[in-house]
Amino acid sequence: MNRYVKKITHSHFTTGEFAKLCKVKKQTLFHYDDIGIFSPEIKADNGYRYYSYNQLEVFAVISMLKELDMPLKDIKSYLDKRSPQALVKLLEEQDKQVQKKIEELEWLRSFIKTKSNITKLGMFAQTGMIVMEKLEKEYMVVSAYSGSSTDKDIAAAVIKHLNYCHSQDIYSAYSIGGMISSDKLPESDDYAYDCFYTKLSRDDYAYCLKNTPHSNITIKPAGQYASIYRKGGYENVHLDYLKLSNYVKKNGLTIGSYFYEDAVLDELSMKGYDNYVLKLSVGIESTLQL
Amino acid sequence: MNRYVKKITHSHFTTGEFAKLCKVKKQTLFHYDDIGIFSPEIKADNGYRYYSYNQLEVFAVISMLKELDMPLKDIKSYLDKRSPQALVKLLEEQDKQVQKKIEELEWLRSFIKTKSNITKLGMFAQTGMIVMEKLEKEYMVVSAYSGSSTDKDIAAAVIKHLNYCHSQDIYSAYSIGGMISSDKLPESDDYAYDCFYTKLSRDDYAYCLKNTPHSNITIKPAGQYASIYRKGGYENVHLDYLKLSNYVKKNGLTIGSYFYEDAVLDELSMKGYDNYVLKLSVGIESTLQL
DNA sequence: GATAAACTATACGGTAACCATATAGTCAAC
DNA sequence: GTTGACTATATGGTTACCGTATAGTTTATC
Repeated sequence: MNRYVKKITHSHFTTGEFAKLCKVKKQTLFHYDDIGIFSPEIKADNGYRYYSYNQLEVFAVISMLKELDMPLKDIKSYLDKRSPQALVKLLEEQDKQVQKKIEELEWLRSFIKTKSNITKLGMFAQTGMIVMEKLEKEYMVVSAYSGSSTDKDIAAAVIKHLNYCHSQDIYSAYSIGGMISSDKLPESDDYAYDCFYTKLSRDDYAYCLKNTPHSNITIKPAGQYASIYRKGGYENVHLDYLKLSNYVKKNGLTIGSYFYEDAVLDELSMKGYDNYVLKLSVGIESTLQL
Repeated sequence: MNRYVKKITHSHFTTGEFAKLCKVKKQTLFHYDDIGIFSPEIKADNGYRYYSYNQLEVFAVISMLKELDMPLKDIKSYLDKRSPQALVKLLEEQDKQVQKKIEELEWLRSFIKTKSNITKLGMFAQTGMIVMEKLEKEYMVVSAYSGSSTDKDIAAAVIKHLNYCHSQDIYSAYSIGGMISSDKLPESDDYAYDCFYTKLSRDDYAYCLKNTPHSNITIKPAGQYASIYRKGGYENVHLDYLKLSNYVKKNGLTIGSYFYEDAVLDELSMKGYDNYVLKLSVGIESTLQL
């Protein structure tokens, strides 16, 4: 027996060696042996496990399938009735899965990028002062609003809007925003939005064009905007609307059709509504532009 | 209290509603509340949980981070000390992770494709008969072999070769193959390889050029080949080598420098060495080619 | 205003795929 | 023949939940 074992160690791997090659713990191999998914080619009389190099590939494929979230049970059931036909079928299914996963991750990257940009905007913004800026045009999904200014009505409308977005498979990195017609300037905290919107990234927009009714997609026009960033959430927001409006008047400019209200720092980077940073913007129609 | 609750239900989601929106089970929300990672905005006197729409985004990001294999502990520790700076840092880290993951998945797709093609080859191959075929050139990593024909020596060499491949970060979809110089035709099962090789896909090859010493990469030349597929593993392989050699002679063709031996159906689709399907090939130098 | 259907809560046990640790046997080398 | 590096099994713990049981609450209906 001793001689037999000596032979094996030169052509086979012990559990520790095999584990090192596969970059996993010995425990994993014990476990796989226990549940019968992957056992050593040879089990010596003393209980020692010996794996052959042919098994490396099998282990690699188990790892791969595991990586793709296939449960060990399913992997086992494939291996138990393996065949070229079954393998090709399995690979084709997995290929589809991988392709889908890549697409999801690519979407995720664009989400992360957008979110990061918004957050940086809020981080470096000077709050409490008006800035003039040239903004690109933006696409957004909108829901009209005709409710009151009570939290209850607003919440219900926001929920409805978000429900709509979800139903259209829209999960934007932008938080929900509100629009107010510029000819009914809020005189108190008791003001009502005309609609709620969700801004879309380029990718989101391209995706939306296929599914979402065009009537629900609006363009926030490119051009010159007067904006103000404010710390402190939604308390006394109307004062900043006034500030914006007065500034535009004082400088003899024509005000655009809508105020836009966006949260740039919200629950994700700040705890509690009172710490949110909002951005209010309004378009300026200068004589130089159409 | 009754009235208070009535108000809430119009501006907030119950656990069940919120779970449905997030496409998870109620249990998950209970769990998150228990471990303190994500709690409802309001907890009523009767113990009922009420979530606000602002929390939807937070939950979405928790899901996203979870998707990227971040443990709930770490997610909690971010949320506990959240800040715009921390968020941007987190997003940048995750972006790198996602990018890496996409690359890995793209590699996986090419692996799957190659493996699938090899398997189909073995599935549809006519075994036991010689076929003439025109083959593309192929790149491979090779290790010279000077050992005996004993299983022990072969296994040791194969292990060494695979170790080398791993050290170079090469994980090819091709199984290991063996080359035998055509001027020492195997007369019995007791034949010795001249070297072992691992074929590389285009992507693998591109990757290898950066790291692997050129001396270890060889080209299997394009051209005309005589091949034979055989069922039944490695028993009496030499008979098929003879068959190939005789065929070439009989047809007055000049034999190429090497025989190539590949497993096209192995442990992954067949259980046990005896069921493997091997492919033996040898180049034919016709007068038409250089 | 009573009752049933549909919800909510907590609690406890179970699952997958391991990991850590303890204890004991085995092997290889000096 | 003893030391150090391995091997084995066994047991309990971990994470992120899921299932089910039991009990209380709300809502719709008669």
